[in-house]
Amino acid sequence: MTEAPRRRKDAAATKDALLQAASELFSERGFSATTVRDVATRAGVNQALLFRYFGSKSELFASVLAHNSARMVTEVPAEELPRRLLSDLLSAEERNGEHPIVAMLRSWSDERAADLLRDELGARYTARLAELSEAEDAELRADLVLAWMFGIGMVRSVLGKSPLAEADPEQITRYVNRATAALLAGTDLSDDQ
Amino acid sequence: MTEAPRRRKDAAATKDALLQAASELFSERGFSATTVRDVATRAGVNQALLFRYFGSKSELFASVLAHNSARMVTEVPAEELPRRLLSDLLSAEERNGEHPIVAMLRSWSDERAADLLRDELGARYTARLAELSEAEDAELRADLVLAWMFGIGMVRSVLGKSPLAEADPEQITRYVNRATAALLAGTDLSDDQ
DNA sequence: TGACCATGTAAGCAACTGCTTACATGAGGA
DNA sequence: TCCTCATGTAAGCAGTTGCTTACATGGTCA
Repeated sequence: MTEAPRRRKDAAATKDALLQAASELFSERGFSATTVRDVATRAGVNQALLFRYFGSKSELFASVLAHNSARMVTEVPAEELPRRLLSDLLSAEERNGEHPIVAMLRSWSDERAADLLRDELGARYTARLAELSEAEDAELRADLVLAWMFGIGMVRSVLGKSPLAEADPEQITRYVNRATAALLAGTDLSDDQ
Repeated sequence: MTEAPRRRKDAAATKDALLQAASELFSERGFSATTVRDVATRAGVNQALLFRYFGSKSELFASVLAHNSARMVTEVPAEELPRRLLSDLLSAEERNGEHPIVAMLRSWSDERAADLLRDELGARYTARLAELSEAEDAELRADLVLAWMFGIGMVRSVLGKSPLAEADPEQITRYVNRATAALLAGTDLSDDQ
């Protein structure tokens, strides 16, 4: 929001400012509701520079996604990931909703954004979550966990639906952790009901 | 897609055609990516009629939502609802993705659509699901179930992410039903870990 | 110092959007 | 039969969008 007074001509600082502004706005409004004019204005920069440095709105979105989620996935150990994902989602509103996951949640509807999301999720999150299970279908179980996280983020942070939106994060965490632990460690259910 | 040849002047038939076309398009593309021109064209009708009969794009969306999900929620008994929701979501692609739930999934990002969704979900789905639990926080648990359904639909049908997108519906259903049954029937976890 | 070129800017284009308006037409009652 | 008004249409308005272009500016290095 508050833009530091940058040096008058500094490409790197300008790029950073654009990236930061884009990260905030994509989280707040999603991909399609964020305009390049909004991003440039918040960055305190002429919008033509956005195209000079990033080429297009889609490429800007990809840059934001890569930049933000790379940081998270590499710095959090696999066994911490579900808990961390959830706690990030549950506390998103305290940070004005600015978070790569929330940016994702608000951006499915655009097809270009969805393509980027699919790759980003597969490469980073599912792969990491699947490490937690030794089952044959570990990746499917990981996807189910991921889907639940996203659904919760969606209903709580994007929709703001009660009572989930107002519920105690601790309580939600207890319910979800119990279920996901069972799912990831659970026995194979292929043949029983 | 295929528009029946309607009588030349028939307001009711025209309204129905618009509603049907809108239902399909909102499911395929979501609220904001669907244009009133698209809807009118698919219905084989002049777009000015859309405004005559529905007032605005948002009101058209609300009509579609109400029309479709009212049917589903009333015709399915509560104890069947989770299973039915899930099986509908999992088979969505076989019906060209046309389903009120899928329309919802693709439409969060727009704020006007999200407002309608929140009300629709609260009034119909959560209320119904909460009947299944006798716990004090039945509605929270219902929201968590709902969130999972939506997350799964999102990752599978909207994103199309592997392996969840290709997974056997039966298998998914087994995993999810086990977990949701435990969640809804489960003991109160307020004070333990 | 002076000139080059990375950096920044103003203006606008072309396409698209939701929605409105002014007008045509034809079914049904008198 | 003919007139009326519900029903349908063509055209366009005003605003927004992503992106481009032609030009200004000033930091840097010889």
